[in-house]
Amino acid sequence: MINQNIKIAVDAIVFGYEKGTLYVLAIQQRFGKLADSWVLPGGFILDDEPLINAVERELKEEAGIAVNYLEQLGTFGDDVNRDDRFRVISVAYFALVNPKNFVLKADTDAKDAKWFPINEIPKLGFDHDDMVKLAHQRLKSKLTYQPIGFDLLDAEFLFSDLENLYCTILEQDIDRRNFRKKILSFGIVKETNKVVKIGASGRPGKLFSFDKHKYNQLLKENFQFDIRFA
Amino acid sequence: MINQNIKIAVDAIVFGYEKGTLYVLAIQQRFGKLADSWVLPGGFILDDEPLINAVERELKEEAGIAVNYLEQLGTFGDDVNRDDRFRVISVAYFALVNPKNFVLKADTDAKDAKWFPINEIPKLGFDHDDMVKLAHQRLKSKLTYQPIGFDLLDAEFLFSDLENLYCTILEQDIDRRNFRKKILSFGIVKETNKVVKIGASGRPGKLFSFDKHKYNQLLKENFQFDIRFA
DNA sequence: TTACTTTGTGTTGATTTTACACAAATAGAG
DNA sequence: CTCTATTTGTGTAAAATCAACACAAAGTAA
Repeated sequence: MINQNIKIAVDAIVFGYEKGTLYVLAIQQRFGKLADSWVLPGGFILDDEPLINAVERELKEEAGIAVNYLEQLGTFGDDVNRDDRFRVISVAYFALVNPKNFVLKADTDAKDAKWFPINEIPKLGFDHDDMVKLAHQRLKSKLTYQPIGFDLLDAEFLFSDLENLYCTILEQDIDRRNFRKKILSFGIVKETNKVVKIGASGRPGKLFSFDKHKYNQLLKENFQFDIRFA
Repeated sequence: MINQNIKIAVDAIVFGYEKGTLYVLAIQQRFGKLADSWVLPGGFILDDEPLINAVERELKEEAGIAVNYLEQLGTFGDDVNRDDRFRVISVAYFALVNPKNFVLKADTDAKDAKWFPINEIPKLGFDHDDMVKLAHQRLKSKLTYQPIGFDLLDAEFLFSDLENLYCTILEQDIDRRNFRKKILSFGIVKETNKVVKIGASGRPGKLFSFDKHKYNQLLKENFQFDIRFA
């Protein structure tokens, strides 16, 4: 029978968005060679544990969160020495969450758990910088062809929130009128009849919500979400 | 230290295209419980072997081919019993090759290696049917936003070849004039000055070739390959 | 009441996409 | 040799989409 001496881990790149800033969740290690340094949440999987469960478990354990969106990003196993203790192959996951929904709480294993603005992430251990980079690209491109932005927002949001999210993450200006027109033309964002005022001044705005059911229906009819701007 | 009892394998979904048919490479097993049944090329990785090398090695060993295009597809590790001998997590790769470039030759491990038209693939072992399905989706969508079709064709091809490839794989009709116009507008397909006649009748056509260098240049200038039709 | 901020809305010109047909070059049949 | 069948090569016009752009309405703070 085959003999292998390789361990398998999962890691997660969790994105959060709040008030014009994109954040990534990192964990400060308590033990081991990398004690005190920051890494992505993750860890070894159990023998009888599906990969996806392992990620969800680690996120719960290390930071106390449950994400809105989770998908496999890619598997890092070309650099045989990415972990210098022994060979570890890591399956990286891409996740989205609304930071407001949770208070981060570091587990026993972790010294701390913290949101870092994407441009102020400290040097991470292992090859986790590469993972973040890849995940960031995925986020940017996916935002244009799948309605995943809503997983970063409250269930009900102002149109300006959605617009700012796109501006922030895609790092480009967007024409407010054209953006609203296009999003509404899809018919997957519904206007509630609530009107709220958030900031200190300015005209109150209507709240909107993402109609997931409608979106799923449209998918069956070959609908293609697609939002890009000059 | 962590103890795990999980093995890691790689598998490849290799697509080939010839004369209006899309093919997938499968291997007939010689040994083991699944002897005689068909599976995707692949196998266990070595302790000091990068994942990508493992795939290339297996493709060489089991079928005698080297592919034109290779990328990670995804990792299958949620079904703990996908292999009923013991737990195996498999990293699946997506590959493209021009079948003309190789004569398949089954290795010692394999009883046979064969191209199956995508619609006539026998029931494959393990969860390899799922892998093929996922890879097929990836192929279809990727064809529309990356110029990977060329990796399935000869270096020099008739415009009708390219067009038929798109029709075949995307399973839709394409307007010949609009297709040619759009492809040529990108400037990544160059017309050679060779004129050939392939079939038994009809006007001879010019040969074209994909200008990879030009494509890479354009990528730096934010060029986005994109070809879709009603 | 005035200044400031944010929401909400429509039109026009430019660009892109779609639909569509016939002539040129060749092979094969008669 | 001529007629038919087959494949390549090419342009235009209508329709749809995209891009650019400005001002009124509803609120707060001074």
